[in-house]
Amino acid sequence: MPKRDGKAAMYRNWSKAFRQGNAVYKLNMLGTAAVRALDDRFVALVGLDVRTVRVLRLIGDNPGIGFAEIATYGALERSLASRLIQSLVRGGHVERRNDPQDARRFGLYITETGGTARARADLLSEVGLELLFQNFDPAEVVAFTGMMDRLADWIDSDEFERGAAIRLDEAARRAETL
Amino acid sequence: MPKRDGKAAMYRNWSKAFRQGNAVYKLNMLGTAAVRALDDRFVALVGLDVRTVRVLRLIGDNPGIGFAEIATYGALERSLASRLIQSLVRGGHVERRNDPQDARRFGLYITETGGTARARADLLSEVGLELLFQNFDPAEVVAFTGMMDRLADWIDSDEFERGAAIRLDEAARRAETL
DNA sequence: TCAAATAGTCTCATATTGATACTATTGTGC
DNA sequence: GCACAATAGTATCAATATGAGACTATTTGA
Repeated sequence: MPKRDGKAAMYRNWSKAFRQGNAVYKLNMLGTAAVRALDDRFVALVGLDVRTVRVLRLIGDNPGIGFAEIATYGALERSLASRLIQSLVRGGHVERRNDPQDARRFGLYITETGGTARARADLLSEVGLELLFQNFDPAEVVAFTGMMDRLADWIDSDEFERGAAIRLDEAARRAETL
Repeated sequence: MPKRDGKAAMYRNWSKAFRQGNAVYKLNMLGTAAVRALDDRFVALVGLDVRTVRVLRLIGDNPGIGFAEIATYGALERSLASRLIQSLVRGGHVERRNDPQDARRFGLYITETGGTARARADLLSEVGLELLFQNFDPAEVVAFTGMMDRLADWIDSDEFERGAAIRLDEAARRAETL
């Protein structure tokens, strides 16, 4: 029996202060809250937390993917990526085969166990998403996710990085005089 | 001189895989990425990380606020809330006064030092937001944040909690047969 | 008046983290 | 074809972050 208490119950009524926050705060808070609402169930049902499930999906969608790509695409620190992959391998969700072209690297492939876990996770995710957006009409969901995509591309771009370096540092200098 | 390297440079090119993710993943990733882009500068300029700055703002906007409200509105675990408050007090950003009505509680008030830190943080945030949304027109920003507000209200509602309990657990049962 | 609830703190064991050093292999300039 | 840089990936380790829960002090309510 999954324990439906503690955690979830603890984090309530934060939304009263939410509206005062800025957009960065909101994004961050919402991301955290959404994951928090789902993570327990993922662990209970699939035996993996959402972050590990992401890696599993990455492997399922990109058979033969290696360590480095996982770290990059998942925006994971190298040590962390390595650990997550290892836990999937140890759990029998994923299998590694040596790359015949390049002896340094290996390719990752999802196993049957992993496939089942993923299918469960997908089902749970799907219901979670329906629930999350149940008060949005489809067009709104499309608009919302579209904006998130644009934001992601932007934040991950060189131009953003340059802009941050210039404008934030300039702002910092200005702020120092306060 | 703030070190503009390591961290930021490490997390690049994740957006290629971003589009495949679901909305929960996107929210979470975007929240993380946005904070990551700003946190270093906050620490360098203000001496506080973004999370602590949030607590500082909460206190600034609600003079006399106490520990419990901070934990609730900030969606912070009690130990954590306590520690963050203490660090602000120790840093001289915030001052605590006993509540004359209730000897168990204290009220928190921002100090001059805290006010300066906050002003700097606000300036930096403002520039950060401009940068983040520089490719959005104002109406889009309004729409986007409006949707985030709605989502926050929803996730934090009893109805959502009930819905999660029922629908996700039902989905979990269904998924077990996979 | 006594039990329960609330405000807030503190401790402690555990989990997470990232830096770093390391092996093995491949690619490159000369 | 040889040195040297770069890349894939692992392992270690110390530092930090974390949450559970026990604790004190006070207030509320039956």
